[in-house]
Amino acid sequence: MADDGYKWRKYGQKSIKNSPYPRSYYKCTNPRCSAKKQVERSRDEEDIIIITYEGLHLHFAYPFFPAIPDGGGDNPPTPKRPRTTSPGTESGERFREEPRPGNGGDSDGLFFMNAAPQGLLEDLVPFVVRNPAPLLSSSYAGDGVSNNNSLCSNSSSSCSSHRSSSVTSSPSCFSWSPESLSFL
DNA sequence: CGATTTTGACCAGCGC
DNA sequence: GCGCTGGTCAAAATCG
Repeated sequence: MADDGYKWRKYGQKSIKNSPYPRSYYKCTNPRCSAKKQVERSRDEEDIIIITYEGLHLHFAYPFFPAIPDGGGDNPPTPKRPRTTSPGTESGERFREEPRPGNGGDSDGLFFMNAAPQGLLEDLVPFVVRNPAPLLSSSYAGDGVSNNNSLCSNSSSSCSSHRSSSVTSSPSCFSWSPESLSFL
């Protein structure tokens, strides 16, 4: 499973109706952070893992790059980035992860490792959206934001994932494939 | 020994 | 009101 730069603690697992695979529930280990995520395996294609994020991280991602010579040196000391926009602090985005069959492994986290210096999850995801890789698509979902905010609106079209149809039931999805992250 | 995972129980929302 | 389903809690087990 993908490491997105944050530490998660599993707090539950439930078998879901119409799905042969259980859904796992994770909370961010940071006590001041209410971010959650749900991880389930796609019913149609077991290679696809559906990760649903809920809430926003109130802290930076865990530093995969301990020392980033950005010159400014402004990364660690600023604990929280002021969120001037996005009135809904509660948002969720949904993305599907397609582990490379037979490979998976180490490269899963590389993408988020690279994005980790950006810190907050809401900063991280738009980064993905603004730089859509061919097999990359994403969108926000959830209660906090309007459905029209779906960055991957019409998963049938803009979502280039070849399995996009499998999750069209959800108005939003955020899928990425480690293969598409080969630019790292 | 602390952190994390596992797992059954509990609770709330929803449809009938 | 009842049952089903999904989400969360919390104690026990496991791991490093």
